[in-house]
Amino acid sequence: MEERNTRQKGMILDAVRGRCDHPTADDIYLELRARDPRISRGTVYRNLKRMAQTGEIGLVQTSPAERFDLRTDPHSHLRCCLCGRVWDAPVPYREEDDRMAEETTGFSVRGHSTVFEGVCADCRKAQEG
Amino acid sequence: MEERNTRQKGMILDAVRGRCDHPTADDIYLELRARDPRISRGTVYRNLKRMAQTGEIGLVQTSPAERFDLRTDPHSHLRCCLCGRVWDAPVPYREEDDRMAEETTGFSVRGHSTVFEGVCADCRKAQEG
DNA sequence: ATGGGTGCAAAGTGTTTGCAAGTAT
DNA sequence: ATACTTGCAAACACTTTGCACCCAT
Repeated sequence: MEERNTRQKGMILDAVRGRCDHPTADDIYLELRARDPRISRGTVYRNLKRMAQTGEIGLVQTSPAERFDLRTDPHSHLRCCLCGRVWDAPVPYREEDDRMAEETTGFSVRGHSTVFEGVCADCRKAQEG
Repeated sequence: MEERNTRQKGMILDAVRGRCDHPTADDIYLELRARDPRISRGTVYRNLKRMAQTGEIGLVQTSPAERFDLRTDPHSHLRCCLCGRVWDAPVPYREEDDRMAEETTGFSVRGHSTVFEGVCADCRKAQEG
């Protein structure tokens, strides 16, 4: 009936809040397993999913694996096609677009996600010079 | 050395161009299999991926399965969280945001994808009334 | 003590791939 | 004839889930 505070939940939330590189669930799992070899992948996935649903942490829909975010306010992201890393994008999030999207569609819009795709500085350097 | 025109490629491209509901790879596979029981899933996935890479068709990054698009110009999408269906969004695509995203990041940005999330008219009706 | 949470392993999804046979050029 | 493409099935990557035991309340 009530949500319980387990050691694992605390570790998982701390891990997400401790990094600003938009880690995948497996990134978090591997980090925690190094400290506590008993923690299970299922627990990490389960809790990250719930925390994202309740809004305790942010979620970035990326491929091939989704990523988690210490930030919980809506904002855009930048993803490198080559290395797959994700950063925050210095582009404003426009709430008015959500209203525009509702206008002629009959949708009830709860928000949008914008991901810029390109090649990051490191990968450009590595590519040629 | 050269790309060959096979019967399968033609069927796949026609199938994508014949529907405006942003089908998944499996949607296309099932449609084609009904007409030609020998076509293989691998062939459909392989060709859709290549056609999206070359720009012959569009790609919509959605979860859990990516979707394909007869339109090849950049534009936003609207996705229903409940039924998963995808539509075009009546919201302009802003190319100037791509330049803004490059400004302080060192990225070479090739474009962005925006997906609005919400509940479609049908699902809202089904939900309560 | 109760019932939500965990660990484990198996199952699920969506997608990719190795390879022998087929076919467009 | 050549080598790109297909069909098939196995492999993959990411994620979810069933279940017995555990532990926060």
